[in-house]
Amino acid sequence: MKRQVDGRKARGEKRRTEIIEATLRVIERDGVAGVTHRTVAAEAGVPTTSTTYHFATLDDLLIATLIDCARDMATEVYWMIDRARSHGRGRGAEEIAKLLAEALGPKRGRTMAEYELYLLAARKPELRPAARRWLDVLTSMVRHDDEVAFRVFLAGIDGLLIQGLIDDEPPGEEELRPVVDYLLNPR
Amino acid sequence: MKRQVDGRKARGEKRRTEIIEATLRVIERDGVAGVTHRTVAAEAGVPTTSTTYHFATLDDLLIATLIDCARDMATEVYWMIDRARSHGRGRGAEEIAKLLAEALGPKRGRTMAEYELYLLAARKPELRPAARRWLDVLTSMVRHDDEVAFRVFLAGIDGLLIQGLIDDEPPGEEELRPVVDYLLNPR
DNA sequence: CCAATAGTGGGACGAACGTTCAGGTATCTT
DNA sequence: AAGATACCTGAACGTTCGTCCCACTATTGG
Repeated sequence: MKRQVDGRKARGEKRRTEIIEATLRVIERDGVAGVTHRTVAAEAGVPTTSTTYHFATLDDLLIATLIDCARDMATEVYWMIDRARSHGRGRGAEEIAKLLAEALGPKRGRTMAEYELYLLAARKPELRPAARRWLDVLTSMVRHDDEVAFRVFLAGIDGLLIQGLIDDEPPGEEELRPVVDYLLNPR
Repeated sequence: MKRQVDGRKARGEKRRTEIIEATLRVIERDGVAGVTHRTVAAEAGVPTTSTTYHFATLDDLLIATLIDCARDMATEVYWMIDRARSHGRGRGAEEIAKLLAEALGPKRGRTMAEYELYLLAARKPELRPAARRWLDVLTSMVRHDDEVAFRVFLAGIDGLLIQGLIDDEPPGEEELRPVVDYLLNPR
């Protein structure tokens, strides 16, 4: 990928990111199954061949989207944990419960998209490094004596999100809070 | 579905279950994305039109597969918990860690299939009752004073499985044991 | 025994798919 | 200015998809 000296994006870069963002929107709306060169191109408002030019195959497009998505996820979870730590014990659970309720409510499509990409990475080895990166970022920021507890915490968050996705009406903040509280400070 | 008085399966029942089992095998091998009338029919060794006869649409086929799969999952997790309880504290974690290692090792394809169907249920409301049923079975067998702890336990199991699916070499029993132990008996 | 019905199977249709190709346009290098 | 390179796009190829149609066979109910 060629870049200009002044740091501005190279010519094709802009449209490339447009296509990636359009892909994520398609996945949020119709799932990974709905991703085709044509649907993505239509969503991005570009001709069909433009997606095949920038991404030789559909897998390349999904890999790029996963990488883009994983970066956002990592920073989001990072700040979630940071906020939860800066607050007191009870307040921390409150913060996290609020974010989970958002992920299952207004941002439900996005949450589904993330887990679909995650599961796609389980099946396609070439996607795994990108999927694993955000987990690595998180585990790298934990003190070593907390390692087991932190792994349980992350696993619990994943489980709560996935289970919440199949509820007809997603669990609210108040319903999530005691569970998150237990997850942070088990008795 | 018509049945004979003596309880034996009706005529078309046998081929119907064959198709469902073939569908699950296809999902284990190629994912939900690989499920088409033709691939399922080929896997089952029946003509293509046979799948469209017994299942009007592909969604119907996936629903039937999910229901079939959910029943197996529920009984499996039920016995897992039962065994973990009958053993002592430490031995219980050992039992569960062993089952998780199996689910991520030899039965990895099956585990992926289950979570793909689970995520499909998140997107298609008509699949949700089937996906929720096995969760309901499990939550119904827990004492009420344990409710929060049990929800955290189930969420933790889900999270551990999903995170284990994107590892190049799945975590072994000994690696899982301390985490499961913490999940069962947090400190 | 004989209609009625459920199950079976081959073939084909239109639609959507991934991908290719040739030709066009903008930008960069020298 | 001019050649090289990157970028863009309309049209089309062959394939696979879901689904439909019709003829055929086995089973069932009366």
